[in-house]
Amino acid sequence: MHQPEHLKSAGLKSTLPRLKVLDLFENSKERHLSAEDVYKQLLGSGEDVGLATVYRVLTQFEQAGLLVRHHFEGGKSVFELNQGDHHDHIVCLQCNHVEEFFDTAIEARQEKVATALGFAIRDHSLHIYADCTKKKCPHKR
Amino acid sequence: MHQPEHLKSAGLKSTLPRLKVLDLFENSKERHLSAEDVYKQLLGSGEDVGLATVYRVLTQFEQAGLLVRHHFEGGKSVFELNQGDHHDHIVCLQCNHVEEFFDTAIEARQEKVATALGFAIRDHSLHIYADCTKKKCPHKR
DNA sequence: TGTACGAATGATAATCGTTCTTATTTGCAT
DNA sequence: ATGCAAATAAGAACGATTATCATTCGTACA
Repeated sequence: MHQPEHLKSAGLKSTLPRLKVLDLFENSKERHLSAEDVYKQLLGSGEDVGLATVYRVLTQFEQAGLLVRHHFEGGKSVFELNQGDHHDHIVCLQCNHVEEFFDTAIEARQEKVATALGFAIRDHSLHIYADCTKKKCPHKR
Repeated sequence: MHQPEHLKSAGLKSTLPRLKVLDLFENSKERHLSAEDVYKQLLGSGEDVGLATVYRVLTQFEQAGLLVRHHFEGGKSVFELNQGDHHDHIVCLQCNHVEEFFDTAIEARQEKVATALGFAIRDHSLHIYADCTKKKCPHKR
């Protein structure tokens, strides 16, 4: 575990709240967490952080490139660890579990389309909302 | 112009506010409008509608299938006329203009990916955020 | 063509996610 | 240790959206 270095190199002091939040993302079961999720989990672990701090830290981590922010439907931001690999998301409509995928063909076509229309892609998001087809949705809510 | 029939068949009384909103979408320059956009334009045209009514009507129209709602970055919902044709969006980072596109290959790959992962697509959204590469961004803000 | 009744409206309060403010505390270089 | 800038917690403030509720409007029917 070398979190303090992560923070250092991002120009951020290694404070308790920041270490806790980073630790949560690295050790939590769910990769994708909202500010509220983070806040509640920290409170549940007996940590005494403020909600405002959670929002501040998440935004700083996003800017530092440690986290990636996603805007799924439902109006709240969701964050995940930035591990360098871009990917898109399938959101299970039954349990809200988020599955990741990456498709070279889709990425390539996006570039092609954008170029053809006279745009240079800066960012993009592909969200698929779907029903799990397995008998019992395996992802517990 | 057969708007009242549209409303009728959707089980909605043809009231003044609803007719005005529908008319706006059918005759406005911009296809993509937020609730605030609609509200301001109606006020500007001398109409006396309440913001709450605008939100209510937009949601009803969405449920009736007359409008489609999009969640672009920025936290506010944007609506457009539902003309049956699904398409994705490129949002110009300079002027916020929204360009539409449709790519069969992308659509097909999405189906393939989802099926492979055990999901049945219910809905999806692909948003590309990009810089306009033309000398002068042609879309006035 | 008037009327009654339920649906729709507008004003405003309430809610939700998020950001701002400010007084206090903390990390860390000296 | 100690001082100071940076970070924090609490709560106010904010923007988008939804809920409440008394009043008004559409429309089926007499």
